Amino acid sequence: MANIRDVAKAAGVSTATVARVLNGGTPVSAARTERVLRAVEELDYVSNRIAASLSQGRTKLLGLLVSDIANPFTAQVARGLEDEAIKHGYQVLIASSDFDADREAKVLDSFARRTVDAVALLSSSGLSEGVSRLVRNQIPTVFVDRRPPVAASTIPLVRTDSLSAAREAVQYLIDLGHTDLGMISGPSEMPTAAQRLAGFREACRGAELVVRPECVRTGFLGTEGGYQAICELLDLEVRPTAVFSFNNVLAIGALRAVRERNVRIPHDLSLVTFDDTDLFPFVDPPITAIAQPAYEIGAQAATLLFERLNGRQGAPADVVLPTEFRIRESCARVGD
Amino acid sequence: MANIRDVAKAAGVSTATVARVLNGGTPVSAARTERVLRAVEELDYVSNRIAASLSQGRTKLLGLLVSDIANPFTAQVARGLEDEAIKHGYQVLIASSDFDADREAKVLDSFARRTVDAVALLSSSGLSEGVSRLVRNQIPTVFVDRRPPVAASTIPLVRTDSLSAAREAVQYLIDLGHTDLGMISGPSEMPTAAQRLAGFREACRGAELVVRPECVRTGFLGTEGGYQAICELLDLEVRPTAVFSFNNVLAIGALRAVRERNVRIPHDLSLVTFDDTDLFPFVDPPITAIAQPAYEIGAQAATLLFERLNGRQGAPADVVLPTEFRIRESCARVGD
DNA sequence: TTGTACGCGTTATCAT
DNA sequence: ATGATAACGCGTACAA
Repeated sequence: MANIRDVAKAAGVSTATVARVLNGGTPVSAARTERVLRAVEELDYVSNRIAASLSQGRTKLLGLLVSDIANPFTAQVARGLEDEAIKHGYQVLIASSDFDADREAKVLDSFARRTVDAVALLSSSGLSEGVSRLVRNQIPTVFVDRRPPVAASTIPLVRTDSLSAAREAVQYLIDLGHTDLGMISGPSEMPTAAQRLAGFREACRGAELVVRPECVRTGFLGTEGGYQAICELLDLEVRPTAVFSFNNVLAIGALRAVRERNVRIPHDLSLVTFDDTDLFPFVDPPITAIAQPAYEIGAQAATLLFERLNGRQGAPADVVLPTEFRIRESCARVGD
Repeated sequence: MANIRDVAKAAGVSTATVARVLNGGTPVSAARTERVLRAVEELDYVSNRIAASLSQGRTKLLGLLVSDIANPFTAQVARGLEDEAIKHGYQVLIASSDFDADREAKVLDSFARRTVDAVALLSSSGLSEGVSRLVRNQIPTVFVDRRPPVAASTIPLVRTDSLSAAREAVQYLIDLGHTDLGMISGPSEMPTAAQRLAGFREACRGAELVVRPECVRTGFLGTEGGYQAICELLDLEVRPTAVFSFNNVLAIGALRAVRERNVRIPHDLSLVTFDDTDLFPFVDPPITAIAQPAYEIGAQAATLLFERLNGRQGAPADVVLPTEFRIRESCARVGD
């Protein structure tokens, strides 16, 4: 592998001149430019980005930590982030933790070691130690979707309004005449889980409905969690007539159980879920869902990071994007 | 940001000793170890991975180029690759090209600049220039799912047998009595598209069925492509009675058109597609699909790369993984 | 066991 | 416009 000195030697110029030709900016005489380019061609030279990074103190990489890249919401966020990054000449280093705290810690550790210029965090657990190191190391950071429980609030957050979106969805169920509601919630440490549950409760309280404690089940993340949670609901002596699911993954697990037990949606059970999917319109029946602008969320997160990278301090205010409630056919009016 | 020299000074030792304490391997006296660790703690020191990479000549990063991370197949491949990478102490740098040749070229360029130690390629277009540079730069590389048209065959490929899987699926349609078949194919430059089309034709030829030229439509990638392709099929004077789709994304587009036009599956039209999805079992009707072991494919790709990185040369033989044909309810026997 | 000093490949500064 | 050279921060021979 040829390096810049080999090129300089072959072209009979200094390394500085080679760099100038390659990186533009400062002018170089046509003759030398010519010779340098020829040497580059002959030696098949490409500059070493690691060396450049060390020299410049930046890697032109954005770090994105996610818990599960296979989640459609996450994937869209990643795309939004990446598209925005590209515009700024950056690439995205995606790492998924698979909900494993150890893995998360390791990733954050590596991020803190200057392997990326800025970081977007879309992950589940505590993170506190790793995040505070990012802060101490002055690495611009942004939370996506949710702020981990104990995390510094000096870090901005790009999200939707989980609470009111949940409330709206549950209100819809109430308007349909449902009085006995259930929820498949997420881990209580997850802020979005807490918020969606709060929205659920608020709507019920507003309608003076009592939520039976046994009707709120916490599912582990992953389709398995949804499966199990709804099974518990279906096993109740008195089943709720409508269920609100924390997210699309849990909803998919719920669908599996519902299918297995021949429960008919929406006749026997109404279902609403957070997070829409390409295929929800085609499910039997089409699933009513709260859609988040995932791509936009990712793009906004990137925008925030680049503002920080470009020195514009700006108040680290949270960005809240609107959700869209997509009514389809998974909910029935009571009595129908 | 403290560096190794600051730590050395604070601990009253040499930088070499600090490195030895931190990286293990060579023994250091207990007393000095103690002092170093204390200094690290106090200064909040973390080593700079960029500098380490430059010094060691490796980044501990695996590069993965994909055309669309939001494709479920792709996401699973990424997970398999990443899980395997983690085991070897590596992280994965995922870049998506969004089917844009320019973006692909740029990513490969950056990979060739030693930003990663090895590369897995799961992307669409030519790639030829960028790939040959990887080869010239001796960066271990592996193709996933498909080998680009003009690419060097010294690079191993991890894939499934598209041709026979397609043949099997189409044979299933034929066994159901269908004699007029259509296909929503992918871009002809895509090897997998060519292979799946070939499998389609082989099965038809074997049953002495003629495939009407107008029954093979090439869809642009993305749901839009599937939508348009099937519309063309549905607009035919004589519609085929069964359709084979190149992949799940195109199939989703097809579902949209089918729904809009009130075409009933499987009564009016039978549908089979390559690539399964979490939700296909719950679609109305459940979609019959060819499942690829995406996670395994990713893991195998990583394994191949690590073998190369660890010097084991090994014949660069292709790895072919088995598919699974999942029969559900989107295909009807002719006459039913 | 420990320290010194050099190399990694680039960029940037400072003369010229 | 051009060249010499000092960083950048770490790992690691080599010497002690």
